[in-house]
Amino acid sequence: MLRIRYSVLSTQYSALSTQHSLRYTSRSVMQYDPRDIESKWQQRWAEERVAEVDVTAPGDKFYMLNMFPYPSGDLHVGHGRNYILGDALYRFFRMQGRVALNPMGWDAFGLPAENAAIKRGIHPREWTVGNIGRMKAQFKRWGILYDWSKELASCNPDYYRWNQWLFLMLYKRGLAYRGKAPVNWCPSDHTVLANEQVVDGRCERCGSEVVQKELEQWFFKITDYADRLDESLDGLEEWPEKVKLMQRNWIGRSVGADVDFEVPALGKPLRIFTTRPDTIYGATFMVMAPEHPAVATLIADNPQRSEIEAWIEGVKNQSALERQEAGKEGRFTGRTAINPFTNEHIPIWLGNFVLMQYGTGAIMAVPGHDQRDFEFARQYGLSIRVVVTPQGERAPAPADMAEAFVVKDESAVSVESGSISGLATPKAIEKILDEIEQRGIGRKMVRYRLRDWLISRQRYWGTPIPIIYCDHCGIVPVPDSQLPVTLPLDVPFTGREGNPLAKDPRFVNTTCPRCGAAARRETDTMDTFVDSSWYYCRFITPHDDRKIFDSYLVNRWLPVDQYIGGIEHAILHLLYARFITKTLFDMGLVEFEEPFTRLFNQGVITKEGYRDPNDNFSWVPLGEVELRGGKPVRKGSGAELMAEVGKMSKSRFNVVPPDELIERYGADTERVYTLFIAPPDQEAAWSDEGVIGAWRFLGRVWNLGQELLEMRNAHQAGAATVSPDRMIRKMHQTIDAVTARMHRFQFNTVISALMELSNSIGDYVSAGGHDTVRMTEAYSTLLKLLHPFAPHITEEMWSLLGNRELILVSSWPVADLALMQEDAVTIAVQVNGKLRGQVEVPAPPVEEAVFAAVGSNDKVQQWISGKQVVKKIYVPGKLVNLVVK
RNA sequence: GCGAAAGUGGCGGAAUUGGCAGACGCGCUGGACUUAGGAUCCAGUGGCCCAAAGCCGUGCGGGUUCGAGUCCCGCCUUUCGCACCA
Repeated sequence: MLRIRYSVLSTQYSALSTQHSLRYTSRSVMQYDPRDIESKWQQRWAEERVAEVDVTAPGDKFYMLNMFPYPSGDLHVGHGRNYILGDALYRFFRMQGRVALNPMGWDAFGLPAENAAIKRGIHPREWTVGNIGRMKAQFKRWGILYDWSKELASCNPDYYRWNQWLFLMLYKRGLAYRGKAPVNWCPSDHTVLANEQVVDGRCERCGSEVVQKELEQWFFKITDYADRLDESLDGLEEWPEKVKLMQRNWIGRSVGADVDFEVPALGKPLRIFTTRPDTIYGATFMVMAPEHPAVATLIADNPQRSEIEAWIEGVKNQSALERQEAGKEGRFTGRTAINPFTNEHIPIWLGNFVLMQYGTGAIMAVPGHDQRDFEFARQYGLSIRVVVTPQGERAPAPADMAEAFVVKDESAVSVESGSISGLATPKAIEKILDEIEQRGIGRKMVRYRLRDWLISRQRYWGTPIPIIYCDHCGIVPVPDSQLPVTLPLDVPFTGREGNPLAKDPRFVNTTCPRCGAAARRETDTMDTFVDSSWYYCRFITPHDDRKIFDSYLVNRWLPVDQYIGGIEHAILHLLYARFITKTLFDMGLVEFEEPFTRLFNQGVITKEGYRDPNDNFSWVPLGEVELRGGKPVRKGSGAELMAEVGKMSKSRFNVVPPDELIERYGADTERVYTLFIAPPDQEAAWSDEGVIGAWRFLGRVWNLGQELLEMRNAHQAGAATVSPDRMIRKMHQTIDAVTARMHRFQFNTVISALMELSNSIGDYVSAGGHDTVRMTEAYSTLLKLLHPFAPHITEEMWSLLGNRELILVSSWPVADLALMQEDAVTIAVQVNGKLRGQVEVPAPPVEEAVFAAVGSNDKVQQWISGKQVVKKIYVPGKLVNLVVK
């Protein structure tokens, strides 16, 4: 409700008030001001190159990796979550004694850079480099440690030449091929558009109607790896189930059969794929995709041929979405096929709902049991037959059916199906498959939804595909010695007429490496997912100009121990990376088949934005929002606004930039708040007031340290009046809890545990405790445990305590189990399951002592007096439940 | 339509194997220090009730159990993914 207050008024209060520090200056204690502290430690970490790893040095390696980002420009606090989380883990594993590698690079090719060039006349390279500089500075301001000596950017020739090398390796192994594929084509811009660039069937940029066009494109044959990609998901035990499921669905493995149907008019059979061969007695017609190669022959003599052809053309020009929205449509070819089991002549139709890309592009239609076939049959008056029913049930009459009779029950049985009649579905499938194979008309078949990976992009800002077209020799790969094929930098960006590369004769014209004749270069560039499918290997030896990577070292450092990134990459990036890793394995370059041992997807950070119902529900900039009576209204018009929580984006005006926040509270506060806000895999709503909690916590940690230093200087003598045992016990309990939770990514509860420890030390001090040795022990432990989250303040206090080494290189504390034990245990006492009292017994709790205490507890006795205790339940160390009648 | 996940105070969230629901923090209320407070510190804060005692309380309805936020069955809601894949 008051959420916009901070943004609206922040300039007025952005400076830390000088009065604020009065309380402490009067006691000559330093006030916590993160500004100087943070830049000081960032500088020291950089100077000492603390994050640089010698990959040949021995040690227990830990490869930690955040998905390398696209350098789009400024980062907001939502992006920060991802990197802060990674940095916290990195520091933790390091303090635990691992040799931790945490590299960073840039997924630097891609469309936005090119669009910026067209719009603003800046070269994509210049735009990209500028953004990289800003993002790098932002990472440093957040206190994030990366091994910058291993930085790489995919747009540099020394990186993308290995993309080209990899392409050629795949080409040699038959895994890169050229084929025709339908693409979204904008006729006025003369360019191919990605699906996201097509809005309501029109070009996002110029508004022209997009058409489907068949173009020659390069593909990677990922389908060859479909079964391996599916099967080895099982071994990825430390991946989120959700991601594995998404990948599984995407691969879409299904087991069925290919069956040939004789077509007299064709002179050869029509092959179909079905997952339910047991329903073949119910196949009353066939449907082919309009693009099916046999269509021309089938309709050659059809009197309606020209009408059918026009219809086919129309369907081909539709986008996938339009095609689906059109509903089911078809045309009769005029020909029939013979159902190999019923021996009936069944009509062959063309249907817009049958896809050429899946299976064989033709189906046997079983309208009795498939909803799609049913709808088609009803629409065109085709016959329907029921051949499977649940055990003991009668089949419905086709005329009465409102929908297909889909029976998934395994105990369902086949009916009116010849030799398989009476068999339960699994048996029926088995038997019919045997018959199909014996008769030689088909066989068991596994098929995948996964399609080959189309890597061609008709774009400038990407890796040139290293291929040359020669009139004499055909397709000729660029020889290794001529790599890299570099992008010419001085090309004009008009935004029209497609790829600037194709317009540049210096780039296009070359000579054939085989025969020396004049030849043309391929002008398509690679999908940027190629760049990101192997970069994690390159980080080990990023500057090697003789090979893609060093197999020995890569085998030592990979697979990546912890990979962190957004769920948006659950399918494509991770699938492509897994695929490329398997090809590298097959080439003998690596010894592992899966690149990422443990995967973590952080949740997005959301924030409310405001819409104006009187202005078409458009988003309102924060500067135009004010609060009246607790309700957001638009300045000027006074219109009441609707708050809507969503992902941070410029168009919603709900982005929180970190600069202002860091200036006011420091990066440590942002880091602590970001990890405290919610479990890291969960969506979290950013709240400007919530930040205060983290700020106060760090302020208390600071002040505790100052008090400790003061106490040490004062050399307070005299007998201790308060025992530090409680504090020390809390310290050991905290070490134990925090360590376990760090491994489980429960950062929000780690921070709450640290707040409790800090409060416990505070309690000791305010009770008059002044044992500086024990306090130093507890406080230093707090600093170490807090270091992954608040690295700057902890380094500062650590050094003020007199430590010369960085806290980063100190070792993670270890809990003493004996010192964790409480002297007394509180046991809850229930009567008939309701809490009626508590008793305290000395630790460790002994059952007899507990019941003795219960017996002398007045409150509990009141509840059981006059009643008979029929059962006593004791949960050791926790609870007693008395069951009474 | 299919698949998955999640529903706990005013808010973010906590609660190893079923065992004291609401840790920690925000906000709010009261107080302290103050010319001032949107700084800092202290106390309180699930609901009903003046208070205590007590009762109620983890989306809804059942069930298992001495005992259910947690397990089982049936609903509802929200979010995400896939979506003519034969």
